[in-house]
Amino acid sequence: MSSASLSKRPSPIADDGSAVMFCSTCAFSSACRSQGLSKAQLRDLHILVDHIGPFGPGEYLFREGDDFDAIAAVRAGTVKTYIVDSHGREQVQGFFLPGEVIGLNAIHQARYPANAVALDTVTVCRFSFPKMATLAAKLPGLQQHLFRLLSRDIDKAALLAGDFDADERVAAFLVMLSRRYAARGFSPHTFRLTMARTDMANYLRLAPETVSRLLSRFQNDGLLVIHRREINLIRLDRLELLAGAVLRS
Amino acid sequence: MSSASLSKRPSPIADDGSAVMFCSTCAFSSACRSQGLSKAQLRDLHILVDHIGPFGPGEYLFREGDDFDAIAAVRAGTVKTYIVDSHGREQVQGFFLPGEVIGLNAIHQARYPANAVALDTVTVCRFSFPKMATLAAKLPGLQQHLFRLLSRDIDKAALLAGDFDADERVAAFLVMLSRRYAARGFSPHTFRLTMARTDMANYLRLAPETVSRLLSRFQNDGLLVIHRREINLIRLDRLELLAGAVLRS
DNA sequence: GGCTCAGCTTGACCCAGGTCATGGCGACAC
DNA sequence: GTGTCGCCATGACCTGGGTCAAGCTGAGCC
Repeated sequence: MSSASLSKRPSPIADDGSAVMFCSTCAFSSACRSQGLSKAQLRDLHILVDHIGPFGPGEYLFREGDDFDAIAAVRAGTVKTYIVDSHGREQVQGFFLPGEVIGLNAIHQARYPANAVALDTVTVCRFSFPKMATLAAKLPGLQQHLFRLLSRDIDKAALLAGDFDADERVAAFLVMLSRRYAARGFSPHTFRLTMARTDMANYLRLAPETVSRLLSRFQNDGLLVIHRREINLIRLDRLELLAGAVLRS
Repeated sequence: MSSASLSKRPSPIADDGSAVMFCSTCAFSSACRSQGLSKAQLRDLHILVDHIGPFGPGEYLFREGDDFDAIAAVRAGTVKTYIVDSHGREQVQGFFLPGEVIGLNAIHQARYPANAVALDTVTVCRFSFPKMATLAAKLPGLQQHLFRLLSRDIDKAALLAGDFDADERVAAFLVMLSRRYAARGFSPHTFRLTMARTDMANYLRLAPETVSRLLSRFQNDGLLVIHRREINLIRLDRLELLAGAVLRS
C-alpha cells in the first residue's frame, strides 16, 4: 500500500497512456474528451496526467506547505483536507469523493495550504498544473472548465461559513453527501460514511457529541437509520427541508 | 448619482481607452501592463474593460440571480455582497475595498449568486468575462493571474468558516481591514469603518451587541480607540496576537 | 471463547454569546 | 433652538451547544 506523494512526481508516465483518457472519474479527462482533440493535443494530455496511488488509510497525499505543482481528481476513496491552526487545533476543510478535485486553493501561493490524507483506500489522477495551464490556453473548453471548478469551490467554501444551527448543518451535510454520491451513480439513500464522527463534527464546527445526538434524534424521528458508519436516509425530503437554508442560501 | 448595473452594459466603450490602462486600482490592468502587450492586445484589453459608476450608498451593482457576464474591480468605495437564505435571513459574504475583485464566484453558474450593494460612493472597473477568458488564452500571465485570484478567494472564504470565538473574529476582522488598507497605501492604524455594526456582525456571524461589547472592551484594554465609525488601532501587535489563529490557520 | 481498544453514545452540567429591552448620541430638518 | 430617526452601547436574562464523565459496542487478536 505504499506510494508516492502528490507533490513529488514518482515515475514517468507510461508510454501508452490511453487508459488515462477513459478514466470515468477524471473530471478533466471527460472535459477534454468532449473537445475533439487533435493527436498532438492528446499527446499533451498524456504527459500532464498520471494515475497514482493507492494510498492506504492515514497516508498523506500532501502536507501543508509542500510545493504545489499538481492538482488531483479523486478516482476512488475519500480524501480529507485539514489545517492545524496556531493553537494546535485541527480544522477539517473538506472531504473529497470520487470525481472531485483537490488542490485548487494551492495555486495562488504555489504551496498546498492544507494537509490531505486518505480516509480509506484512495487512488487519484494527478495533473501537472503548469502543463494543464499551458494546455488550457489552447483549449478554451478546458480553460472554462478550470475557471468553473475554481469558482464553484469559492461558493462551496462559503456554505460552511453561514450562520446555521446544528440541525441545519448535520442535515445539510447528509443531503450533500447523498447528492454527491447520486451524481456519481451511487444510491442517494444508502451509503457508508467514510469519515469518523469526530471528523464530521470538526468539519461542521460542532462537537462530536452534538453530531451523535442529532444523528440519534434524526433516527428516532424516522428520518434515517444509522448503524456505525452505514447510513440509510429514509426521509430525504424532510432532511432537505431541514437543510434548506444551508443548501440554497 | 444614477448609473447602470454591472450586468447590463450601459454604454459602448470610449474610443480612446488609454486611461483604462493606467487605473491604479485595477488589478487586471496592472497585471496586463506588466506583460508587454502588443498593439493588438492593447486594443483587446480596451474592449473588455469599462469604468462604471458612481454608485451611491444603497445602490446595487447586481442582484442574486442576474445573468453573469462580467467581473468587477473596485476603484473607490466599499461594496458589500450578501445573500438572503430561504428563511429570509441576510448573510453578508464579504466587503470589497478598492483593488479587490467582485464576481469570481459567479462564473460556474453564469449567474451572480449574491447581491452586491454600494456602502458609500463606489466606482468600479467592469471586465467582460468572456472577452477576458479569450484574452487570457493569449496571455499566459493574465490566465495565471485569474487562476490565482480565484484560488485565493477559495482560501479567503474558508477563513470565516473556521471555529473561532468572538474575540478572535473581531480582532481578525480589524487586522485584515488594516492590512488591506495598508496594501493600498492607506494608514494601517487609522481608517473609517465603511459598514454598519450590524453588517460587520452579520459578516462575522455574531450578534451586533457582541461586536459592540467587544469593541468597547478592546477600547477599555487600550487596544484601540473608536468613535462611531472612525477607528484607530493603537496596539496592532496585540490585535494580531488575538487574531492569530484566524489569520494563519 | 474472552481481552482490549478505538470509536460511538448518552447524561449532567455550564458558559459564550444570543435575545430582549432601555437609553444615549449625533446628524439632519425645520 | 427642538424633534425625529438611525445607529450604537449597555445591562439583564436565557439557551444552544460545548465540556466533562461514564458507559456501550463491535472489530481485531490471541
